Amino acid sequence: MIVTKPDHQNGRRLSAVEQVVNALFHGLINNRFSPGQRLIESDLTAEFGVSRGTLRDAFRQLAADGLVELVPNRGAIVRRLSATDMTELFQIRTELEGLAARLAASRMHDPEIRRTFEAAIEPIWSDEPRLHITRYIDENTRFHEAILEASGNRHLAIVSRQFQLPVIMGQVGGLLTPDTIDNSISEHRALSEAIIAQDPEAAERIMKQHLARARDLTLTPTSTHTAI
Amino acid sequence: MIVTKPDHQNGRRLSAVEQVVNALFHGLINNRFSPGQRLIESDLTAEFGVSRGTLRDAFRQLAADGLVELVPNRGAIVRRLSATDMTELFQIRTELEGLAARLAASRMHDPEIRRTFEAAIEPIWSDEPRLHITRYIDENTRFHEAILEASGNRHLAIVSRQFQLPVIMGQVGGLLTPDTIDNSISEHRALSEAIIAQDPEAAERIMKQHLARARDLTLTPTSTHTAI
DNA sequence: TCGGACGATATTGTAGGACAATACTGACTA
DNA sequence: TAGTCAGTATTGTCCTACAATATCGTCCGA
Repeated sequence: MIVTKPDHQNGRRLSAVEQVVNALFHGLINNRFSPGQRLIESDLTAEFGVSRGTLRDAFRQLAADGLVELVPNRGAIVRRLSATDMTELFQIRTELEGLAARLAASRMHDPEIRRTFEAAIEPIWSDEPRLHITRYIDENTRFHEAILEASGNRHLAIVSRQFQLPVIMGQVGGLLTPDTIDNSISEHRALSEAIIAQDPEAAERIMKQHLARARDLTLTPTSTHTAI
Repeated sequence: MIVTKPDHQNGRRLSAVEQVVNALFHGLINNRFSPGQRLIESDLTAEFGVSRGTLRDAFRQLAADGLVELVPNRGAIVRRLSATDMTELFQIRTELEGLAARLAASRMHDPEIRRTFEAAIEPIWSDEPRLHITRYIDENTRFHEAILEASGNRHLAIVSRQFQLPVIMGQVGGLLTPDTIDNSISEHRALSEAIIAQDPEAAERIMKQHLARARDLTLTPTSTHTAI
């Protein structure tokens, strides 16, 4: 395939499928493709210089992460999330990440785990204003992933991706203002403190509140949110 | 492809991929393939009479349901679940189905929904002894699916599949005795009553207890359970 | 005997072409 | 205007071929 950047990670060269998944992923996050849009195989095989089989593999992977939808005889379609979908996804995510926060807190007695966790979430303590929204989205994603990691339940981390990614696609479209970011940061800090203080109940409660607020934000009709 | 049985469902003819998925699925459930076993593409394409591309599509679908694992350059491997895996999966499943039970109970005021639910779970009230284990596994699966359905959260029903199927594979290996089946049935009944009585908290609590017991059963070292 | 290097074989990864099945589009007709 | 129908676009499936990688047995030296 046509490799524009030296696409590799920790030694192993990425397979063609993985590279295509990455490229499409970024296209989806950056709104290059818009919700409901069909992803035409012949266009994309030409663009990436891969075979149809490879591309279709990539589609399946993106479908598993909830970013596209595979419709028989119509191919891959960029997922469009209705308000109902959003509500449902947040309901699930709240349970999963609530569990993660609880588990993480209950494992902080292990100094090794605590050190790893503290290192991973360190950026949240910075007082610098978050000027770049995409950068903050990144910080946010890493924070939530750190908790999932600290939960010690590997399957939990994997399945949660399915419920984070589609929402991220929506967030890029706006609705993150300096205000809401500040709010989010202080919630992250409170949550971290509860986890480090080994208080599972508080951690779970704060996480659930945090996600409830995020959900309300996402569903607010005033946002420029275009329902992806 | 070679069609042995008239493989079709509700009018629409099943695609080749779907038929292969079905065939492999039954092979996995019935222990024709054992945990850790590699599924060799050339063997299976010959057996099913489909192309490698079709077979690989089927592998991806099974991987999404958690029945096989895709390892780079080694292909599809029948998933082997360790005790740790089992614990992790049950932890997640407990949260998801706990949520489902709670939501289902809170929607029983709608007569349409309640009628559908009651019809779906009707078999649990039968006093006939459950002689065929596979039949009971089926009844059990339907019961849990009825609750997921009644929850009204479609995504919840979909994601929960990922955490039910691998465990079902394990259950077939034994560990379901008349005793445990009786116990399970009475728990199902209590759970149903809580849901129909529109008591979300009780429903959630009973569901979580029910799954905790199932987990203990699965993890008991005395079982002939071969850790898939 | 043991363990490592090496080559042969098996298997998967990817490309590309072909055709059938299905969906989509626009012109034509009643 | 609405419905029909043919032409086109697109996806579903199969096939073949070769490259990349893993696996396994054999040989050699310590």
